[in-house]
Amino acid sequence: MSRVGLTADRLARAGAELADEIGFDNVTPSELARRFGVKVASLYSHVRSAHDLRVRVALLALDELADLVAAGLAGRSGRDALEALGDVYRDYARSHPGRYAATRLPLDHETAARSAGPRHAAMTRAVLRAYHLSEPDETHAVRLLGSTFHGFIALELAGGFSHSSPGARESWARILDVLDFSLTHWPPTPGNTP
Amino acid sequence: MSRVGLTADRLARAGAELADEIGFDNVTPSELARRFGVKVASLYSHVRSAHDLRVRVALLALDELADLVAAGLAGRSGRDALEALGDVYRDYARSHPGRYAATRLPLDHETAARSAGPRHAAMTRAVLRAYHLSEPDETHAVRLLGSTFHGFIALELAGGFSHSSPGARESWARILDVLDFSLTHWPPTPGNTP
DNA sequence: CCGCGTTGCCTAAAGCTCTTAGGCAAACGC
DNA sequence: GCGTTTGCCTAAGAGCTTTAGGCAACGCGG
Repeated sequence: MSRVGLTADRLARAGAELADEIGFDNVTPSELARRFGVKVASLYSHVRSAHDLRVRVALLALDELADLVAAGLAGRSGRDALEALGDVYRDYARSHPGRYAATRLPLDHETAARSAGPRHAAMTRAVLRAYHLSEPDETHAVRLLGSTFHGFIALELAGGFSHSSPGARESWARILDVLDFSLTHWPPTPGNTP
Repeated sequence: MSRVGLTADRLARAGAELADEIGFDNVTPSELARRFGVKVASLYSHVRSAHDLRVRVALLALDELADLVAAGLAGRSGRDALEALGDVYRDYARSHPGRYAATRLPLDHETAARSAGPRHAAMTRAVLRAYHLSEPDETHAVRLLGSTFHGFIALELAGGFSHSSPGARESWARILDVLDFSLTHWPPTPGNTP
C-alpha cells in the first residue's frame, strides 16, 4: 500500500471542503477517511479526535475569513468600509456555508486567543473608528454589528428568507443603511423624557 | 414489568428538559430512554426517528415561546412593546438554552407552516405597526429585528460576551435603544448624495 | 369476575459511529 | 544497502440509530 501523505493540515483543508459540501456537522473522521481512501483509524495519528478535527477546520476558516476581511477593507473607510465588512461576511457565508458554520464553533479560551478571532474584533473596531463613538459605546457598536451580521446570515442560510419577497439582498442593503444611520446618529442613553 | 406510560408528547416534553440540561444536540433516543428507565427500541413506537423527536421538541419550544411573547406584549405598544419582545426572546434563551436552540432547527415547509413560526412573525409585525413603516420597509424591519435579536442571543449563549466589560446586559439595552431609534427615524433609501 | 384483544415495552440483531492498541512495511537518513 | 522512523493497517470495544418480532400487562365486553 502506498502512503497517501496525510497531515493535520491536509485533513483540516479537506475537512473545510467537506463542510461546504455536506455541512460542518457532518465533518467526521469517517467521512474524511472515505475521501482519502484510507481507514478511519489512520487519521488518529494526525488528529486527536473528531472534535480536534473540527477545531482545526474552525481555525482555518477564521483565518481565511480574516484575510478576506482585511482585503475587503483595504483603502475603505466610513460607510464604504461598513458595507465591505458586512458583504465579506455574507458572501463568505453564502459561498462557503460549512466553513462559515465552522467559525461559530465555540473554542476554549486558549484556542480562541490563538485564533484569528481577535483580528476580526480589531478590524470591526477599525471600521467603527470613523464613526467617532466614545468608549463604552464603541464596544456596544461592535456587538451590534456582530449580532446583526451573524443573525442575518444565520436566518438567510437557514432558508428563512427564501421564497418570500422582497429578496434577502434588498433587506441586506436596507439593514446596512440602517446600521450606517445608527452609527452616524448614535442615540444618547435615554434619560427622563420631558 | 410495569408500563411507564410513554407518549409522543411526554417524550417531547422530557426532550425539552433534557435539551436545557445537556444541549439540544444531545437530545437523543438513547439518552431519553435512560431517563425513562426504558429500552431504546421502545421509543420507536411513539416517535419515528431521532429527527422526529427533535422536531417535536422544536414545535413545543416554538409554541411555548410564542405564548410567552403574546403574554409579554399584552397591553404594550411602541418602544415598550419592542423591549418586551426582545426581552422575552433573550430571557427565554438564557433560562432555556436547549429549548431556544430547538427553535432554530430547520423545519420542512409543511411542518414550519403548522408550527408557531407564523405566530411569531405576526407578533413582530404587530410590534412594528406602531412605527408606521410602509410596506417593503416593514418587511425589512421584521428581518432587522429577527437578525439582531437572534444574533445577539447566539453570541451571548456562545459565551462571546463573558468576562468582558461592559456586561451583555448593558449592550442589550443600548441595542434596544438603537433599534427603537432606527425604527422611529427609519432612513430613506439613499439616493445620490450631492 | 373473567377472558380477549390491543398495545406497550421487551429481546435480538444489523449497521453505523468514534476511539485505542499493536503490527507491518514503506520511506528516509546515513 | 541498512536501520530507524513513522504512516497506514488490522483488530477490537463501546455507543448510537433503527427494524423485526415476541410476551405480557392493561382495559373492555360479557
